[in-house]
Amino acid sequence: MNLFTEFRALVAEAITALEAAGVLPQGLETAGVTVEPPRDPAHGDLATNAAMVLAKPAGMKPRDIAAPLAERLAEDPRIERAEIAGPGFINLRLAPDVWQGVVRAVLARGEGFGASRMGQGERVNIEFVSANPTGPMHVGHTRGAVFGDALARLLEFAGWDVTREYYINDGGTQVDVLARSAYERYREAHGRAPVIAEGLYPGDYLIAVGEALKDRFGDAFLDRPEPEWLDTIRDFAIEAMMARIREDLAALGVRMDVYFSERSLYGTGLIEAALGELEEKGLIYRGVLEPPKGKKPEDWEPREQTLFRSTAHGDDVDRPIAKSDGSWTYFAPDIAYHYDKIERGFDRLIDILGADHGGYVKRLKAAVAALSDGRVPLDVKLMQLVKLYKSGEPFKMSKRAGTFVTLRDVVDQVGPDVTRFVMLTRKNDAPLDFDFDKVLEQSKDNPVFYVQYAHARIASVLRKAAAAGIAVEDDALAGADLAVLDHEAELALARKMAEWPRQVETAARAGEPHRVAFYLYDLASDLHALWNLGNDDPALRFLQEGDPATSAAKLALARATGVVISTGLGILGVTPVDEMR
RNA sequence: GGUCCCAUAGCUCAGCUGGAUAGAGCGCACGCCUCCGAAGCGUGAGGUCGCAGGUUCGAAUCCUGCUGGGACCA
Repeated sequence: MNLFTEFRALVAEAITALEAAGVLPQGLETAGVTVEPPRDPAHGDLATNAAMVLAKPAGMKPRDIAAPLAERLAEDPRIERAEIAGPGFINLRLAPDVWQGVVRAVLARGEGFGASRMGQGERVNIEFVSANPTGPMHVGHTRGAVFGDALARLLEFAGWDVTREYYINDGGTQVDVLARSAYERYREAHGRAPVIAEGLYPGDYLIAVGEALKDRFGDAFLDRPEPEWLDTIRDFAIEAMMARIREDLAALGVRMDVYFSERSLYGTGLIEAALGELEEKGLIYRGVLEPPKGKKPEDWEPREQTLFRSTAHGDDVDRPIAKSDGSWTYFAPDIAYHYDKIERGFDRLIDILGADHGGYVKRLKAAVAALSDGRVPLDVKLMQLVKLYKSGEPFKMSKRAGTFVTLRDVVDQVGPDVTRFVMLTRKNDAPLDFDFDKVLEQSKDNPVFYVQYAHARIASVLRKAAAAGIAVEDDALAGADLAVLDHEAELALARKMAEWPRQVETAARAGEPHRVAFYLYDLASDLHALWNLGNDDPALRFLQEGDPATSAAKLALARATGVVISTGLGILGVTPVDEMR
């Protein structure tokens, strides 16, 4: 149930009727017609721009269209008033029972209220996190993980069939470095002094891996040349890192459907198949690239390479897929991986990458467009940095020295719910400040707290009602006579809830879960406002002593608000609380 | 040199893919608890939406060009 789409349909019907009646010319394009909540509540509950949009194609003045349209709309019993305003808006004032109906609908549908079929069951693959298996996840990964998971939940709620996927970069040279680093820790476990040479990973987290290697292999690899142990230790270390990454994700409440290994692309013909596909389309050739402008010419030597004609699909220059010595560039397995996703039948792909990979977007899109003949859209969401603070002071991190704040550090300190909510209070392409102290602050400038507090207040009043003998089950409350809910603050709360289905669709369309977080803040604000009005006016309290019927109606409103908050928090992956401690 | 992102109140940020008089929190000035949880609420002050053009009934939002900041470029 989405009021705005319902009334948009009503407006469209009215336009058709006016066309049939000869008031408007036939066959008008109504795609631009919107029905929206006006910014200013004084303009009514709903506003439509229909008259202005139709003015030009109809060859009429907006007001000449608005007048008969408003008259027709006013015939609907749900519409109390239809007024023409400004340059030709039609402002609709709805009858109170429409809003009361929203409350009832929320109670009837529960957390299904607001769910949409917009996605039409389309299969979408969301690839996110994909941290290299060379160490624990740091804060930057945390943001990507939270965002990707929330986007997945959001799209599921909006009717998509979502697969969450993690691409394990286990095919490059970094995992050899990991193996050598782990080997030194293995030697250390045997009482030798580890030699952490320049370029190896110095982090303490490998000490445990060294111990585990000792337990598993004894001294079998001690003082042996690298070729004898490299493969075994690499596999072991990757598995150990991935185990830790899985644990970290679980601690955040993030679940993956598929872990896809880069190495599974090698020696299996997958890369060759993907490139063969491009070759058939005539997009592969041998050639020499122009030197990049602005680079020093001394750094440049012309080399013949195998190139992908990505410029045919919007890229700025063609990209090498094999070097002059015949080995693959790092782009080749990425092409193959996306080819595999297309082959698995997804209708849509989403990649969530760090902002430092921005320069990679065009070639990925070119590859997907070429491989799918433009059928499968690829959206790339770039995640901006997280800046850490502690009481307003910047937190220093250095990956080189191995002193960086891990995902686990964050979750252990502030908990998964706070971590998730805070990370979702900013657009993905805007930098995020994360202050360890501020996110735990219990005040209204901490949105997590503010929203949770609203939910807790609702839970609290429902507990009191139940103790007073009022039936607070959803179906009992839905059966209450809601006509007593006629105060402006009560209707405002119901109106805000009516926006929820629309917010879901807007957020899903934009791929922006942060909109849910902001909506919840607004909804909580309306709840707090009404709650406080009860301080001055006892008639506005949710519990009306000695009047179970009125109490039930007001509690229905409160409970419905709690349901929507809980639903929204669920999309963000945050657990609602029933009491603050 | 090129590509992508960003620029909105003193500060931190929203702004529903083009709507009406641009919003919230913090900070500032007032006011509200013998009363369901005041961890909250209300009122007020505060703006050239970086600059200049363009598109149209209408632009913070779309297009072009600048300025400033960030990321990336075998």
